[in-house]
Amino acid sequence: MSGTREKIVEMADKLIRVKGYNAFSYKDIADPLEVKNAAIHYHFPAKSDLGEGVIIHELETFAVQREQWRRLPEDEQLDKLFDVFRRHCKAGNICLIGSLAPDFETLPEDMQGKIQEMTLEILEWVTACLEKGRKKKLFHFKGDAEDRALMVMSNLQSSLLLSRVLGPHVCQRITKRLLEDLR
Amino acid sequence: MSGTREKIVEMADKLIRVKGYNAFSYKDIADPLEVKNAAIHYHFPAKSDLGEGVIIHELETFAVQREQWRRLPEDEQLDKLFDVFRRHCKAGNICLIGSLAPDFETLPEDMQGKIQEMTLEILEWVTACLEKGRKKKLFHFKGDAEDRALMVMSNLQSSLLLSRVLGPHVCQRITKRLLEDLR
DNA sequence: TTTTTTACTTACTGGTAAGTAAGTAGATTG
DNA sequence: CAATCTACTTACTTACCAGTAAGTAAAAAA
Repeated sequence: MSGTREKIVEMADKLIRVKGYNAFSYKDIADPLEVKNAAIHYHFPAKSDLGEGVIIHELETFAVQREQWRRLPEDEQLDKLFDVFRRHCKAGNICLIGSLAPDFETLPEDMQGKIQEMTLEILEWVTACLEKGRKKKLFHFKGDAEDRALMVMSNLQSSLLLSRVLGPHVCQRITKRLLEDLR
Repeated sequence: MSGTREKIVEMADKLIRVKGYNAFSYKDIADPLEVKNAAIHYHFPAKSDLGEGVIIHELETFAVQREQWRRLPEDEQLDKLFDVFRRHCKAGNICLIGSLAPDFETLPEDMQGKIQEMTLEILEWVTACLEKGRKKKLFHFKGDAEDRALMVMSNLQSSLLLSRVLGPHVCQRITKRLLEDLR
């Protein structure tokens, strides 16, 4: 254990969020970490292995956060998720799904599967959160909870994409409006 | 006038929507059109010129459509816009902004400017449509019309991104829910 | 009819990308 | 203490990509 592997994943995560999967190269990771590109191939033989590594790391992080928020009321849990996106916006990042979905057709099957896994896991959590919150009268909305969860996810995702083009205030405005609509 | 230029733009548009700007190459256009890559460079010296060409073409198309919808009630105008996205979904495409926004930081300034132009033009139209529709009691929503327009755009954009990962039903569900919420 | 312009092709370059084979220093294990 | 394993480096290959310089056939302009 040397920590290099973790640094590579973190760097790749940042690069996917800033430049996109197809636009970053091993050199973009190797140079700042002061290792050779072969060091990355040692830990991740193919670029798609690195891509999967980033997704797996993201799912682990999300699992830890969910656990930390578990005892909060559902509206606060959702706001915690919104905070994750607000912080990404501040850092100039977009979300992993928002970055990888456009490249989806260019990716190998293994990675496509992992992206689907990640998306479904987040969708299930948001759906459950909205459903429980509605029962407690913390949320008020029409229709199916999963439909509403899809819309929440799509708004969060695109708030980061549009922020990149129009400026960071877009994320603030969308997340604020979104939470007010649900209460 | 030989039509080659238009075919190149159409092909590039499709490729940006399916593979992304950084993932397609001149060969992807040259081979199916049975021309050489230098023919593309003749019409578009740099790749970013081609990117700008695609955006300009999209804005022209949007202007024509707006004109055709002009006399319809605002809720039907908005549904016409939704139809454009539903058709793209069926064709396996994502929207231009959804494809270009993730790559934004890797693009030259000229292209970034054109993407901003396109985004603002669509945002202005949706905002005006919602505002006029609300006055006529065709739409009912809380808050600023521009905020609401941002959310409509973000939902449309991400409905295509999520459709790619989870399947085309996502676009149907989001657009249906979205229009019901506004009425 | 000569000249110029348009719309390309042919043939090439320089740079960068992912990926690999072989070697190595230091830690771990038997 | 010898053998093995871990975590790399060195040095290289193959492939592709955007972009260019020079040439050409046909059409339009003078």
